[in-house]
Amino acid sequence: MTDELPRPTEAETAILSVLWARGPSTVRQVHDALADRGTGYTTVLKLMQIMAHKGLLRRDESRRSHVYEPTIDQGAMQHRWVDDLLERGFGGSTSALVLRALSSKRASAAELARIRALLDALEADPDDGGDLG
Amino acid sequence: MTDELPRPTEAETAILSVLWARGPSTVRQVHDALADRGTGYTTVLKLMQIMAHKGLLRRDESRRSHVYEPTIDQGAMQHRWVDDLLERGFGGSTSALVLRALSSKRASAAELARIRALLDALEADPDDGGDLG
DNA sequence: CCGAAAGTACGACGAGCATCGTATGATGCA
DNA sequence: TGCATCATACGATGCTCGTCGTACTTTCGG
Repeated sequence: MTDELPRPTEAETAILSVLWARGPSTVRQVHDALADRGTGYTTVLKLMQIMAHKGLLRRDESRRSHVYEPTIDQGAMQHRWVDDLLERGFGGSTSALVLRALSSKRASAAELARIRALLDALEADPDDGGDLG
Repeated sequence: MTDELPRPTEAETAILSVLWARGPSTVRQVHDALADRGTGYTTVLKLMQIMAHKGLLRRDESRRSHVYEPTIDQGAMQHRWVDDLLERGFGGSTSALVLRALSSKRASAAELARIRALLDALEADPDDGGDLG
């Protein structure tokens, strides 16, 4: 069922990011967090209503100000995004994407270390999907 | 001005993929290559005209059947896509994206080796962007 | 030279996105 | 009680995307 979620649009992604960072929040809270974006309150409201309708958000109406939360966690969504980009732009080649990402922006030494560690884990135990937090 | 290229939409990306794979092509050739997609000929034509207008494609009108080619190579576009996804969905963290990509789909041993090699190159010479084919 | 075939140009359309204005309902305080 | 405040609901708008129909132009075989 989570599989049938539509891909969030750009504005929807911004809202999801706020909710992932803050946890369940009201429209007001999300709107405030998006202040730099300059979107009006009712715009955020409508977007979040639509997102709830699409199944991207779940809402708790027990309070006067409804509280929204994502129906999908950030990791799962990142998984979808990567699969999508892999499919659309890299012909399904994971290594091409990874190589491009590594050569795209300079990753910090700490980041490179983390990647190397995962590489080690993958080679040591090929069945391990490499669970992330 | 190549810097101001808009991001290609999904249908536009499909067309770009054909052109990257085939080299400069006519609308007819692209349409045929996209047969599985079922889009009409004039649809592909219009899309490619729009893409040329946007600056995504360049066209040679010296022949009756105009010949189109991308103004940006696949690697540069992949760079953009990765940067974009990095920004939108991963808070700019390259390692998060790479880790997600590696744990998303299982990469082959050969792919892992290529990634490790690039990692080595990056650590040996941090200023090297890691040029890809 | 003429008609069929194949090409380009272009307008229109339906759907979705992001946006907002406005109507309406609930809360709480002077 | 009544008014300001803050919430939701919802219609309308302007834009882009993907789609196609149709009109016009060029080419080529007979």
